[in-house]
Amino acid sequence: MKSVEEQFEYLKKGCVDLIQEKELKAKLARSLKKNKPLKVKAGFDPTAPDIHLGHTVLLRKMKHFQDLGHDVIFLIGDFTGLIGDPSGRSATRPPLTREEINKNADTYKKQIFKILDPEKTIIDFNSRWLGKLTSTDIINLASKYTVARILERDDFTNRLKNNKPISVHEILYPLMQAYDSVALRADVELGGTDQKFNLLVGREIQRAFKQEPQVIMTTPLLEGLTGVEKMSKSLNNYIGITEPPSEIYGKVMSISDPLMFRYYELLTDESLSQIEKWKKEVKEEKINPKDLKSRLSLSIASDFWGKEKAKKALQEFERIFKKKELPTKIEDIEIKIGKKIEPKGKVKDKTKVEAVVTVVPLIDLLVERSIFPSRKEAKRVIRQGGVYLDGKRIEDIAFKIDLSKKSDLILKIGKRKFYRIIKKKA
RNA sequence: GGGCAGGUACCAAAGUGGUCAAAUGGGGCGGGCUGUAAACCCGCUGCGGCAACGCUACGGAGGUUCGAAUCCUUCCCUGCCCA
Repeated sequence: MKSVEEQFEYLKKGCVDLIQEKELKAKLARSLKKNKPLKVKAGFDPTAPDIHLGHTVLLRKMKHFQDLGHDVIFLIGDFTGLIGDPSGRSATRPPLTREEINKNADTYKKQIFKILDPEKTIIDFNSRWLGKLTSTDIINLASKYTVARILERDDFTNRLKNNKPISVHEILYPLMQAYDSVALRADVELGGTDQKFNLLVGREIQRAFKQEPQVIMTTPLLEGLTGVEKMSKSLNNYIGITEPPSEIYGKVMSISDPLMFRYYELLTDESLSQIEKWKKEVKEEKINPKDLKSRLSLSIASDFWGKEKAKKALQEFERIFKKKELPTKIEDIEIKIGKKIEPKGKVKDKTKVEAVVTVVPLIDLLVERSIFPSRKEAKRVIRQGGVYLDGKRIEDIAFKIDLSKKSDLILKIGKRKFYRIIKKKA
C-alpha cells in the first residue's frame, strides 16, 4: 500500500473541496496502520437511468479510492429519490414512483462497472435503513439541525427571495442524506460541488450521533455539450456512456474548443501541464484544435468501448463529415408496397388501396414513422429545405416518393439524421 | 382564520373586452458560414389544411357579452403580511 502522502496527493487531484485535509490524512494514516480500508460513500439519485460523462467525473474519483484499496460504497438513493434532491433546483421535483426507481437502479448497476471495479464496489440502497425509520426516529433526526441552517443553502435562499415554494419534505432531504452517512459510518463522502451543502450536513449529523465526521470531497460539475449548463439528462446535453462509440465520438466532436480542454481535464488522465501546453499551442495556431478534439473523442470513446471500436467510430466520422459519405449504419424504413400506408382515414375506395401502390406521400411517411411529431412540423422543415432524398433537397411539401423503379432511397433530415427507405413487398 | 399579490405556450415574461395562436428573451428546429466548434446572419417554432379558413389553448368549472387570456362567481394552487 502506498504511503499516506502518496495516497493523499493522488486523491486530492481534481477535487474542488476537501474538508478537512488534516482529517483525511489522519484517516488515511489510521487505515494504513490498522490495515483497515476507509469507507467511502457516494450517493446517486435514481432519477437518471443513463450514466453520462458528468457522472464519470465522480466515478473516476471513486475508482481512485479503489485503486488504493479502500472500500467504495455506491449508494443508490432509492429512498431519498422519493423526495427529490432540491440541490440546484428552482422548483420542487416531482417524486418518483417505487417502480421507476427500481428500474433506474437496475440500469445503474449495469453501467457503473465500465469504470468501477466490480470486485471492490459495494452497492447499497438507502431505503435499507431510511425505510425503517419510525416517525419518532425522524423527529429525533430533525431535532438535530435547525431551520435557519437548512435555509442557508443557496437553493433555498433563492427560492425564498423569489417567493417560490419550498415544501417541508425538501427540508428533510439533507437530513436524510446525512443519516446515510451515520448508517454507513462513512469515513469519506464524495459528491459533485452541488452536493457540498448536503455533504456538510452529513458531518454535523454524524457528530450529533457521536460519530467521527466524514471527510468530504467534491468533484467539479462537468459542463454539458453546449458548455453552458451542467451536463444532465433532463437538459439533453449529455453523452451517455452506453451510447454507441460513433455517437460518443460525434458528440465530443461537437463541443466547443474551450470546452474541449475542460473535458481533457476532467475525463482523461492527461496532466494539467500537457493540457496547458496544448492551450498555448492552439492559441499560437501551432496545432489545429480539431485534431486535439479528435484525440479527445477517441480517448473518451475508448474508455467505454475499447480502442478498436473507437477507431472505427473515428473512421466513420471522417467518412460522413469530411468526405460527405453515408454512415455505414442507417436506420431502415421499410415500406410495404401494395398496401396503403396512410395513417389516417380519407381512403375513399378501399378496394383500390389494396391494389399495388408504389407512390407514397413524403409527409405521410415522415409523420407515420415518427420522424416528425406532426404534419405541421414536417412541412415546416421541408419548406425550410431540411429534407433530402438521395442527396436532392425536397422543397415540395406534396412530394411523393415513387418506389416503382428504385427500391432503395436515402432520406436525410437536417444535417445528421439518415434513414434508408426500403421497398418491401406486402 | 383575515388581508394582499399572483397562476399565460418548453422556460422566463408582456398582454387587462374585439386588430391575440398571444409581444419580447431564452431554448429548440431548419438554412447559411465552418472544423457536425464558437461567434455571427436568415427563417420557423399549437394542431389540421396547398390555401382561404377551421379547431384547440392563457390554473379548473360555471356565468356576463354579438365577442373573454382580459369582466363576474366559485373552486384549486403559490407567495407575502396579520392571527
